[in-house]
Amino acid sequence: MLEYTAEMAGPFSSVTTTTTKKKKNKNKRRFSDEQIKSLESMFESETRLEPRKKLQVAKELGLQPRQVAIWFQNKRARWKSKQLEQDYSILQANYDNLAAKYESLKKEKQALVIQLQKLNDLIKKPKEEAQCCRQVTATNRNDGDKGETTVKSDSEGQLSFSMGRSEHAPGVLSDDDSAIKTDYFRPEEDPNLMSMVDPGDDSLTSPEDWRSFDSNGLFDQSNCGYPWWDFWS
DNA sequence: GACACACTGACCATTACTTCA
DNA sequence: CGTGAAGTAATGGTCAGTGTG
Repeated sequence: MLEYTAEMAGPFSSVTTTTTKKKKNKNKRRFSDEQIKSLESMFESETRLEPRKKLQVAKELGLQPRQVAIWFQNKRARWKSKQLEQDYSILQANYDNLAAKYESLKKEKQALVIQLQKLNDLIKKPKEEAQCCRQVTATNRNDGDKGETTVKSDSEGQLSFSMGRSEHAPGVLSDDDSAIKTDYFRPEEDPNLMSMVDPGDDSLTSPEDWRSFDSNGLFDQSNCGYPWWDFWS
């Protein structure tokens, strides 16, 4: 590296030569390590120099005050872009974190929907059995009406449900009864129930889950001034 | 006090040059 | 040795703040 001497840092007329309309600084030299070190340490304490201090620094380092001012200008610009890069990587990390969380919740939701569907299928079974075995169940019409839901296992190990309901006539499951039952457990036809598993709905997870998610204040609206979701719009 | 003008300093985008792989 | 990329000193344009007539 070329050493930058005090002579090199002389007046601008000696550093630049006006050949064309646009000035070309033919003898541009980098500042010495010593000068850079000194300027860096000053920049750490204050990113802006007062005019008086600038003159003093220029004198100490053998530079033109204009050169010191320009160095601070460029330094501020470099510092700003570096800061921007850092902010970007923080945002990127937070986004990746959020995306992973979203994927995991999506899977969890899918599993729950499948589970719900299976339960729904199980609920439908007793209805079919009730239709083909009406006569048999008629003999037991007074059994099991305790206002409770019971689960029974048949000889083949299949589960079957029955719901005792005190507000209805006791006894066998009528067509109406079973219709009511399946209505209770038919999420695809129940907007309220379906809203719980709607892909666009986050209500499946507790708000605490989201609150506990540490975004390092990324989406703190008091900082941004606009909702975080606008970030992607 | 209101206005126009000149001066100054800061910021920004860009250029010109140096250094290095 | 030539070359492209990265780093950086410097330039030029613009704008805001301030002083002055």
